[in-house]
Amino acid sequence: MNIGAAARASGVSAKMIRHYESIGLLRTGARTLAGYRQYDDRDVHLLRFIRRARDLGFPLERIRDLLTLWDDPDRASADVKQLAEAHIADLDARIAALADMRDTLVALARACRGDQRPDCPILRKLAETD
Amino acid sequence: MNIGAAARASGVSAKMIRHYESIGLLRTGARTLAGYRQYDDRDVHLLRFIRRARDLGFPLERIRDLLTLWDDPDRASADVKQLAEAHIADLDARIAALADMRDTLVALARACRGDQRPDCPILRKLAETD
DNA sequence: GTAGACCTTCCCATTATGGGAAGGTCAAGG
DNA sequence: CCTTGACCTTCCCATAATGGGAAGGTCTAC
Repeated sequence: MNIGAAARASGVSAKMIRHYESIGLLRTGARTLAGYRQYDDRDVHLLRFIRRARDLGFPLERIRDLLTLWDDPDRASADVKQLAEAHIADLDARIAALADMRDTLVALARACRGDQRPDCPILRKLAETD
Repeated sequence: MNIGAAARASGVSAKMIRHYESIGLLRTGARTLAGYRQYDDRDVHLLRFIRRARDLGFPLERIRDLLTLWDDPDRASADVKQLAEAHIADLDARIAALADMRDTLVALARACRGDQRPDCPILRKLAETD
């Protein structure tokens, strides 16, 4: 299977497959005589794993850890859970930060008449001298 | 006022002040004979405006628009409100995306025993063949 | 006059992803 | 056999916002 077929099968772009290889997330695999990368079903399986972890927001460095655990038949599920919970905490922090921005902005927008006049609490707040 | 003093007064790092100047968000201002950038209270006011907008998550390109409106005594508050609401929609989308990840991950983590055994629904889900 | 705090510009790194150029390969069809 | 189109290769660049750090000039207080 060439890289394009692996990309279609896994949902990971060819660009990203090469990138993952370059940062050592994927092993440097077989090549044809012409230098074309070759992939098999296990590679596609691995790429799907990475894609799903990305879909859950795991950064590539965490995915590296997840892959190590996935590969290890003697892993403790506690280790996997710990990675997941650390990531949940990270997501929670980011959600909270965005929600704070959102709430502030919603309050300001609600107070803004939104008409033809220039007076606007949003700009007033941003320009506040405090 | 040198850049360091303006940075302290505005809460924007000297690095960022230079950057904002380089992308044209700030005018290229006065310099001393030695080439030191000089700032006054209006500059600090402007920098604070930018910082507050950044604190609300506005990207610099939106802040550029906000500054234009701020500068315009004939602006319509509707234009400001529209920028704010577009940004709220953006924040909402990001929050929703993160919350989806979070919820999925929380459900998986809850189902994981987190003990010494290798079996783990989190990894199983990521590895799913579907 | 020198030390220490500041300033300047320039380059590099981050995170994950894509665009695009220049050039080689391969399969199908005339 | 040769061409065409789809595919592959590597390499460089860009994104958004921020910071680190080097090499070198400036200023102030002692």
